[in-house]
Amino acid sequence: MIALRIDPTRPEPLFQQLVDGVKDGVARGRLAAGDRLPSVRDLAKELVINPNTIAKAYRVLEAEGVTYSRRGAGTFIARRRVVMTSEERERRFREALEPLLADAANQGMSEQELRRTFDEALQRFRFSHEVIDE
Amino acid sequence: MIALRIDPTRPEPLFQQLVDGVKDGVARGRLAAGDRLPSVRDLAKELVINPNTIAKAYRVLEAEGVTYSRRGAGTFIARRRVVMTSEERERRFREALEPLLADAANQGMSEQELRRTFDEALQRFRFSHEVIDE
Amino acid sequence: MIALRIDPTRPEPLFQQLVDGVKDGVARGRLAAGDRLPSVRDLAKELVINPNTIAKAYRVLEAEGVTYSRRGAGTFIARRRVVMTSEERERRFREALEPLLADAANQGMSEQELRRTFDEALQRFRFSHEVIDE
Amino acid sequence: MIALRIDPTRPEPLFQQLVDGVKDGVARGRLAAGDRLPSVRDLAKELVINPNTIAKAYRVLEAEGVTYSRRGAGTFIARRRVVMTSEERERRFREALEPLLADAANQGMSEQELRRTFDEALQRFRFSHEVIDE
DNA sequence: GTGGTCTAGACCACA
DNA sequence: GTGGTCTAGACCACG
Repeated sequence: MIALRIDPTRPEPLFQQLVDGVKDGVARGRLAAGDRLPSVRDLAKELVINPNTIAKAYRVLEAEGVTYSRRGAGTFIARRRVVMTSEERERRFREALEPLLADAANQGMSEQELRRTFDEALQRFRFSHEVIDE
Repeated sequence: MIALRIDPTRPEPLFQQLVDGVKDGVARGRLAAGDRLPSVRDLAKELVINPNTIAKAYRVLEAEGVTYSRRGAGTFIARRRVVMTSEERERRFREALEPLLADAANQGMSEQELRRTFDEALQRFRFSHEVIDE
Repeated sequence: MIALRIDPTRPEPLFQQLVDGVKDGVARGRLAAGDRLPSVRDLAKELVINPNTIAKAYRVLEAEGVTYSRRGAGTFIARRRVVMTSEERERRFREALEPLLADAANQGMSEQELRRTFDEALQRFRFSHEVIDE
Repeated sequence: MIALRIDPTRPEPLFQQLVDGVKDGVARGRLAAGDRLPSVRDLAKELVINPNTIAKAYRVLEAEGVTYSRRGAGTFIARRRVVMTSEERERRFREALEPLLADAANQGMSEQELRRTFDEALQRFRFSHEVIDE
């Protein structure tokens, strides 16, 4: 079971932090296809937040295809499905990345500093090595 | 003069789009220290939005040190000043980057694909090469 | 709960008086990390000013890292975080201090008088004694 | 003759920077009673700013008793006149100082750091050593 | 009910 | 004419 954490002092909405946490768990290999997420009620009790917030996070995850739910059984991690073309996902990544780079540049970060930070972050995720066809 | 654009159909608030646009212009070298931004009223007229929205964007930019503004004179691009510690700015960059990487990994992007996209994006910005002296 | 007061006859903008009041409360220890500020609407009603003015003060406080706010929850005092270099914060303090000293000197204050007043004021605030770890 | 400098990138209004500059000159001993300030026109030309801005600064200085002007002759530094009681000037200094200390404390400055910066700044001004009676 | 965004419009300070 | 402050009020996102 994955330890989902939330930090109420961060600007991101709580439900978003949960969504990101699950995606992060999948991307780092801590969560695999078929793994069951805690029930809405249990997680709400554990994190001491409103169950509606958990429910919303699970709804978003399911809408994005990260999880699927079976009535009465719970919410599970879905098998990774590649739905975007490589152009599309590169474009999305680049568009999300650019404001970050602009900020970094304006705060005086050097190219070297950025590359190093990027490389370090990269090492902690699990990327596909070949085309996924399933 | 830079062409600031907004897209009211995007989820980002209008003022945020303006903030990002200016930061991007600075980070890419299209805007340099001392350059004058359009007046609040002119830009409001041009973009057909409320002047307060422009004013808010300019206020945020000033608070972040990207611009400075003077009553009676206008709003100008500030000289780049380093105010954050390198640890702080690296932390911020890393924390903003991680969800992007998680998403990318979940979409099946390979490490190589990510590196290439990152490198390409990097080339379009201007980073500091040495200590910035004011 | 802290008693935030404003004086519309003073030259400082209302939102600035609120910002200063909260910072003062934190620096004196009357407000601690996690404490909740009054809601925008409640405080607006109490002080009989426009809610937007309160919202602006809260926004400034958040931008400076003094508070954090979450929709649906409220505005809270943040844990103190060091983001500026010591050079930067010393420079800011010195630049703000100098005009005060010039005025004091021109009013005929003695060095002794200034030192005593400074020392007395200093005692009422809470300063960091060691590295702040988050 | 004193070198009055202005920095348009600073948030303080230009006329205020001029006022502060003259007060600073007096407090540091670079300007003495009877010294003549540049004419409005000359200074405006030298600093490349609007003569009205200079005129306003001189008006404020005269209103505060720092300078006096003689028709056709120019503006001169006045002899220092103590008009406030020691309680009054201490109160003013303290009230102006407190927000600075609050900010410093919130940015994690230590008491030692503050004292040192204060002491350093103090050394550059000329304070009265005895009661001024003239 | 909480804060956030945006519009509309008045008035002030600065250059 | 420039930006800054404040009011008034609508609508949205979050919990």
